[in-house]
Amino acid sequence: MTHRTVGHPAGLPDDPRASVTAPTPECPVEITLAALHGRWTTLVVRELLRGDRSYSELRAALPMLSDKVLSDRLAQLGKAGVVARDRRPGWPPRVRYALTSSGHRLGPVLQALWDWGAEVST
Amino acid sequence: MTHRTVGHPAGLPDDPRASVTAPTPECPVEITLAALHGRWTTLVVRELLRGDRSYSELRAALPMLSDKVLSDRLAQLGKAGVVARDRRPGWPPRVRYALTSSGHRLGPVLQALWDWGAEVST
DNA sequence: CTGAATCCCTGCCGATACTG
DNA sequence: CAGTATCGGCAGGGATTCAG
Repeated sequence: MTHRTVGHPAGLPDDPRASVTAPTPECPVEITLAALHGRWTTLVVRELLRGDRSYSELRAALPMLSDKVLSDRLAQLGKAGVVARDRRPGWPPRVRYALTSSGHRLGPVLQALWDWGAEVST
Repeated sequence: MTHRTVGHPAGLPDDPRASVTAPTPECPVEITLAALHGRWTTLVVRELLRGDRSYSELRAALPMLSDKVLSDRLAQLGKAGVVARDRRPGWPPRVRYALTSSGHRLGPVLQALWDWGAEVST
């Protein structure tokens, strides 16, 4: 565990953004939650944590996920800098989705989310 | 950091729930995201990480937060086992909200969310 | 002081159909 | 194969009002 500054009992950052009094897109916590926001998002990330995938492979891995939501999620994760698209030339179209370096750094974040949820559910 | 099993490159848990193919309330990640779900939720938790608060103190600390959403959030966090209500006898009614032990354990979770968002926003 | 009830509006997401 | 277009149902959340 990291060092804890007196006056920040829970290890909250000593950063002006830690004092905002309303939800704002500049808050780092909001940035992360926005990247992970929405149904299916964490499952898509989990799938990509296991390796790069094509669109069809993602659909096959998550059969109940509709085309619309999958492309929504991939666009959202792309804009958030989590996922990169690799379009290869030729026919039929072949596109690979892979996590960026930022995307890989979501691993510990998901781990933290998992750990808390696992402990409270026991 | 915890030990990483081969075949789980990102440190994903070796747990059957890590293989679900659809969003489910039993998934620990979903449990945590459900607890933190919704606008204002993390700000309420942050406020309580600094110490217990009354209803009015929370309203004063988060002036743009409406009564409806505040009581929604306190109920949500109560059901999630994050926040405990302490109602004291007498008049006028005095109620204190405080984090449970589970609630305090959200500190590292918010820290992880903060760290990722802070790094990608640089 | 501490909330709950209501109203309404917006945005999410699921299903279906269609395109390069 | 890899998506986009469109529509409809439903839940989230803001403002206001009322209650214990």
